[in-house]
Amino acid sequence: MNSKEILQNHISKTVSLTDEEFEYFFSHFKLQSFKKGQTVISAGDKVDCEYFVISGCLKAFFINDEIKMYILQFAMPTWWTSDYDALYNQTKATINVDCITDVEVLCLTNEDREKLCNEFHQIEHFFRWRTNKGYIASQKRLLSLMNNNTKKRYEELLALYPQLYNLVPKHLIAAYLGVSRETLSRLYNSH
Amino acid sequence: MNSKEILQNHISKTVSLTDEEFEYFFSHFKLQSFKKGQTVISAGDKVDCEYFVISGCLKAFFINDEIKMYILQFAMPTWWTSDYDALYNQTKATINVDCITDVEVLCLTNEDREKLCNEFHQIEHFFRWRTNKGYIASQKRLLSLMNNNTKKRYEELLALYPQLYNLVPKHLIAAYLGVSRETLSRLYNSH
DNA sequence: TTGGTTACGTGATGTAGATCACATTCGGCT
DNA sequence: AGCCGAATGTGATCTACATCACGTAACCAA
Repeated sequence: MNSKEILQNHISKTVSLTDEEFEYFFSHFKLQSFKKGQTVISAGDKVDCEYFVISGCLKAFFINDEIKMYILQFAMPTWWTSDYDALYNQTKATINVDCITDVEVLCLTNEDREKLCNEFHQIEHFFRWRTNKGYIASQKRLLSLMNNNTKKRYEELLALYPQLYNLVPKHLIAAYLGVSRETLSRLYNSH
Repeated sequence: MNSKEILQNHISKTVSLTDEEFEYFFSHFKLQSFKKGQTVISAGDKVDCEYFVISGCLKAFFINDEIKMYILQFAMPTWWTSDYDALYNQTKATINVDCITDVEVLCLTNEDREKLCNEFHQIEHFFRWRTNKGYIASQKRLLSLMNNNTKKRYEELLALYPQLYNLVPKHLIAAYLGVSRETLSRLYNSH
């Protein structure tokens, strides 16, 4: 599947667009490739786009005091990622996004998204649902963080995304769970 | 201001509806009153509505093993609350919502929201933006939970919602911060 | 008024996980 | 191949916070 088909397939799960409508929608996206380790968004930058992942894996993360990293999201194919706070409120990025593997993404500017939402009710509907799902997932993670210990959160994460185990280094999984790499290492090596 | 004006004022910050449109929109809401301590949503129940707060304060919370309570949200006037996971996915509630004070809310059923979103592009736009803001706030809270210690989170919470300090008992603030009431007590009584 | 429930303070102790330190292994690069 | 930096494992120690236990004060409802 090429990037257009992947996006079309993704969108069609929520709304139905005619081929012409989708063609028009798709014309606003720009395909971009990044190498492993490359930076997509740096804290402090202006943020213009959101990114729909075609292939590879990215991380969206926050760095505290230049020392500790906390991962907000691993972005896998068909996921969307950006610094949404900065994007919607037109402020400087506070989080970073970079590539864990080689990556292909479709970029959509904030301006184009709003234009498309305005022009097509169905597209606005799609974006409402997408954000809804993100909101619900975020609430669940919040609860899990407060309610579960590290071990349970680790098992939860791997149950949800088994492919992560082989794809991303363990210190990044620790940074997602919000624990030190040492603690995570002890956790799955004990018993 | 009556409930209609409060809602109209709230909506108009994001979209502009004609008076007739708003009238039609408003006709789908039902005003409900609750007494302090009353339950609005119980875990296990079917969830039909979301709630727009007119007056008073509610809490949306999760109870683990019948023992520990974690508060996801304090809902103040002009805030929306529900178990959105259960509401959108038509599953049984996993969180509870009840009243910290006497409360007045406007209820909107899931069905009516979807109908309204479908009928009026502008209303869909409004709900997209509302969820957006919720998503961004939720991400920020996630980061704060991972990155900041209890004291900092406590100060952050009071800076954001000073009215909470006098409105809600401190053990509920502890349940929002994700710490024990003892720890919170020691925290603001030391030095 | 009184008795009971809820909120809150505070000491003593236990523990999950952070931090520091160092060893080992792996993976990419020349 | 051989080197270097990144990723990982593991012990020792430290610390924030939980938990348990108990006491006091505030707020009701009969």
